[in-house]
Amino acid sequence: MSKHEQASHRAATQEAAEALVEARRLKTARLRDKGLNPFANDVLARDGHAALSSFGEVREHHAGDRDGEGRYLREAVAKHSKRVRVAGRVIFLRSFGGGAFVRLRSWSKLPDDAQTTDPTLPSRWASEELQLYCQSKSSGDPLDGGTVLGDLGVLDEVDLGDFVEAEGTTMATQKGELSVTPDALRVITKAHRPLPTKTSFKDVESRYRQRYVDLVANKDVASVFRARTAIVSAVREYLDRRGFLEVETPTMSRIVGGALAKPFSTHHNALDLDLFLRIAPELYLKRLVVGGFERVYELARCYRNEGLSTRHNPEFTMLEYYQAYATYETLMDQTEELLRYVDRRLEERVPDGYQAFKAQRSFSLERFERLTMRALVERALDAAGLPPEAAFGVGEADAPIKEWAKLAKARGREIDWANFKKGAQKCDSRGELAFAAYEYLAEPFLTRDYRSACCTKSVPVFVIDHPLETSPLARKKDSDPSLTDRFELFVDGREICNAFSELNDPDDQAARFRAQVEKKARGAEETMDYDEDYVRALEHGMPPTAGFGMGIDRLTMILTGSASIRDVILFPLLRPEGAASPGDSEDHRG
RNA sequence: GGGUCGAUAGCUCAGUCGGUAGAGCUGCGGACUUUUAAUCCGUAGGUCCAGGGUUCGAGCCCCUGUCGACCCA
Repeated sequence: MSKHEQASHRAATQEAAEALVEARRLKTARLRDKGLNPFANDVLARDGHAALSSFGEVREHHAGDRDGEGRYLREAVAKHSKRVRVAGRVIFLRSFGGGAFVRLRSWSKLPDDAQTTDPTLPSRWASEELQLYCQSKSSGDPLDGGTVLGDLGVLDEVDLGDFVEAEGTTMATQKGELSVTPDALRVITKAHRPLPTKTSFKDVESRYRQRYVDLVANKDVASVFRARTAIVSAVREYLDRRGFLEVETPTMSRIVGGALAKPFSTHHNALDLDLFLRIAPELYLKRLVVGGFERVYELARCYRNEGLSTRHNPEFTMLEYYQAYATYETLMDQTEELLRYVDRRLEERVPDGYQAFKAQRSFSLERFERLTMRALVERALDAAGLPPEAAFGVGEADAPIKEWAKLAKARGREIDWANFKKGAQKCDSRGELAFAAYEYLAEPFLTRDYRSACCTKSVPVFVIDHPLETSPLARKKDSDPSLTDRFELFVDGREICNAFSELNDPDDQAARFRAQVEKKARGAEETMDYDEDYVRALEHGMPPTAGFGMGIDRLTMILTGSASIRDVILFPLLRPEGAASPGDSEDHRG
């Protein structure tokens, strides 16, 4: 479809939607004709009326008026009945005979000034719903600039999605639902576009493009993003309490470093300087350790110029922290503690969503495995019934891969021999080969092979002691200089952490950078640049330090049971709306 | 990059053997004085993703393309 054709198709679709919008605009005009402001902004400013009550407050007031099943007792509510003024978005509207039910949604509870000094509050976030029961026989004083609800006339101009303000008394319906029966009601913001219907809003692309609709229409979506906030906030708490200093380091840099990935480039005009967006904050944070910030962290937005997938978004958030006088083993203990802490806080702060998240999890955080990469490969060979040479000899021209595939029987078909062989042939060191063997023989089977005692859940696995060649910033192992003091943590088969004792020998670091540069010269795409200033920093002396990185997006995916990274990023990168692909312009047609 | 599935009303989806385009919800009009996906009556709403082909006839079959989702790399 050409841009032209797409545009005209969009126009036709919009025209159809426009009819619904037009009907709502007419209501806005009618409200104005009656002297009412459909976009009122004096909700809090008016004198002579009760302060706006949050739904949580209303509910709290009647906390004792419920029966054993949580229904509100009519008599009890009537006895404690309270005059309230509430506001919220109309998410449900039903009129019948001389009455109408209007369900409002609003923020559950906001702390008052006294509570804002209490560091433990607010302990949770949620929106709540509260029902209005409007009756034509009600009467009362009009809201300033509002309308007496005598004949329910104003409800004619109310649509799903509007924001309204109502004043009235609390009551319970026959079915035991706490409600407010208003004597006055007014529209404070008219919505010109309709919300999706109750059959919901499922089209994935539309959901990502119009997240503002998604969040209103799909309740569990909102709870995933509250979970994300709870997770980030718990990570901060954990580190802050241990004396870590949160910092911000540059996202634009002349040098690509700290990880192996393709960067975005940009340009600074005044200095006429080509810059890269950071792929990791690592090298700046370690400079700070040199400078004496012995416990330091950053929740760093990083940018990698690679493809989109359910596990990759070009911008994503990474936690990195560095701790002096610690080793990667200290960090393994801390990682277990951190994950359990975050999970506990998640349960406390998003209690409703948490039950659903937990039900979806196929892993448990009760026990963590720790295994060297070598042991994992040995065990994998053993489990598949393969000889040891299968791990290292796969790249040889005469490798008997067909025989091995036959030997591996049960899992043989799942081992990706073709790519394993291709990968092995690209390796130019034994260390890289060892990593390839791990990647193809062991990693795909982590969730299957390492399970909790009850066998229904997988356990997180720390993979430790990576080969030197695949870890250019990690410290060599004292007992075996071909390996490094490093671990990666896999939860539910997905890598979420990467950590190591840091290389602080400046000459060793310079040599590793040179090896990366040579590799790039040989045509490798994902390498690090030589960072002279970083080497100079190390020459000033960095204390023995352990460093830790964790993908916040992936952590959120794992803890909330989300299948795609786009479900945990509010506004994921998408192809521009209605854009043709690069190869498809009018120029190529006719 | 490879594979699988999909695109039909504002939303969610049916569409039989190739024979005049369907439902529910939403919208609009009406009935109903405590509803919980209310119910009932009426009414409006479509460039069936685009282009080409086969055919007397294509939403349906074939080809090409676009976009999306999922799986694999």
